[in-house]
Amino acid sequence: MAEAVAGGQDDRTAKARIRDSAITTFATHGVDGASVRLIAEGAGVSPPLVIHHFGSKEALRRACDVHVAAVIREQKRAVIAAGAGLDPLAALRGVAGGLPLLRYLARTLADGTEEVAALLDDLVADAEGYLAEGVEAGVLKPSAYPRQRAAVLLLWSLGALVLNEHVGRLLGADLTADLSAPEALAAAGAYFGPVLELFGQGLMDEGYAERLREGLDPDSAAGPGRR
Amino acid sequence: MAEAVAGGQDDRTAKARIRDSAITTFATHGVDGASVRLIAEGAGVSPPLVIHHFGSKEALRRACDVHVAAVIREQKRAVIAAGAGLDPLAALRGVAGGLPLLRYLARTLADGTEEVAALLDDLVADAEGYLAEGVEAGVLKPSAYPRQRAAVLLLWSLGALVLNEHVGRLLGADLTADLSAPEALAAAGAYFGPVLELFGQGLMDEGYAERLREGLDPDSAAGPGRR
DNA sequence: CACCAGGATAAACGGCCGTTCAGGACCTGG
DNA sequence: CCAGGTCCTGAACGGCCGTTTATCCTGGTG
Repeated sequence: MAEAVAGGQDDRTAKARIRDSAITTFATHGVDGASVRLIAEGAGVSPPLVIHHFGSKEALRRACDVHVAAVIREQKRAVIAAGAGLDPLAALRGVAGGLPLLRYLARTLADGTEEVAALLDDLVADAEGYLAEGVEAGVLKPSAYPRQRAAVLLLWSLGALVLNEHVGRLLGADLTADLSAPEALAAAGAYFGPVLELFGQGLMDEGYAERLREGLDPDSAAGPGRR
Repeated sequence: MAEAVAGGQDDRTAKARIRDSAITTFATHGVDGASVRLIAEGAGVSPPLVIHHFGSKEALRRACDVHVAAVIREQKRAVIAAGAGLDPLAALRGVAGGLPLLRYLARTLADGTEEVAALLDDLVADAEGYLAEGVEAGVLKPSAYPRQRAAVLLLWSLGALVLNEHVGRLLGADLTADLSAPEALAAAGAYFGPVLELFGQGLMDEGYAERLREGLDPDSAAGPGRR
């Protein structure tokens, strides 16, 4: 049933055109707002052909999830081979045609389908590996909760992506832009600058953070931000 | 089918019941997925009454935005009077009836209506104030970009809220739970623990972070993760 | 040639949607 | 008693939705 996604050369077939149109249309209008007729128009085909090739709109959406996850995994492998970075989404930026996938991901991450959940689990596992390497190399600090720290960092990264519109309004940065363009990279610095500052020096005095962390114990009922 | 939310007494006016039902229904099914008929059923009224009181579904959604923003602003004032914390959402947790608002916010933050955008701008300004106070008190470290740092911290916080489902799967914590319950607070520690560790000690060696920050300059094209 | 498998389409169907319409119950003041 | 408002409802309308049906076109195979 699954054709070879990795080949990618025959993106001229109607089925691939429909899938790509669906990804961008879902990203633009949301899954509910993107009608089959709109997707078909974007692919230059008739609405019934969409159903003919994918069975239903829901199945088409699942196919998009699978495709996006496959591309991300493939690109991640390529990036790993070239030397990994910290940004788990670097794999998609700058890749030809990767930006619509990034926007699709931003739009559908909150819905939580099975496929993107599995993808996130993978990304967390990868991130934990990167972080361990960084710790071993001495550039990253060790953690008492390595897996949870990897998850938190990934969730922050993806959360900012989901809220990209607000990132743009508040900071002027577009996280779904191609960062190989110098001006886009400079704009993204309004986000990555403070992030790297936080990553470097932290936010709080360590003793203060430690005291807050002890407050998470249930016996002491002083959670963060309570009287 | 009349259903009883917390409280039991439906002495609220029908308009308020419709608005509250809309908030929870929007939060559960999404704005597109929540039909007027479903909202009306949740409020124990007929569908036309929803339109009669609010004019249209879109106007009802705007009324929900306004109401949520008003409640958050009001609760924030109360929390400030009692001594502010760092968590910008602490205002909503533990407040009677605040949890549905939190879930509504998580569901609609990504859509970016005018009202929630204005609310976010307010929250950033407040956060900047809190951070400045913390710096002055010596518990927080100063920043070269105070406003941007406040925005980043708020975006991380809200991003985790939007991805609450993934937070639950990856860490077992529910950020939309009432953290005054000890077990919920303990579970939330799986998120807040690593967060406070990151806030305390940072993530990277400071020199390494500084070098990465310099890499944001356009001339040096070494973004994180290149081919 | 006949044949037919499959890509592609126009037309149409049933269903749910947001909304409108035409009133019914119920109070309040005369 | 009636008049007039307010709150509320059942029925219905038009429209868009995802999907089905029936049909055409095209090219490869015997």
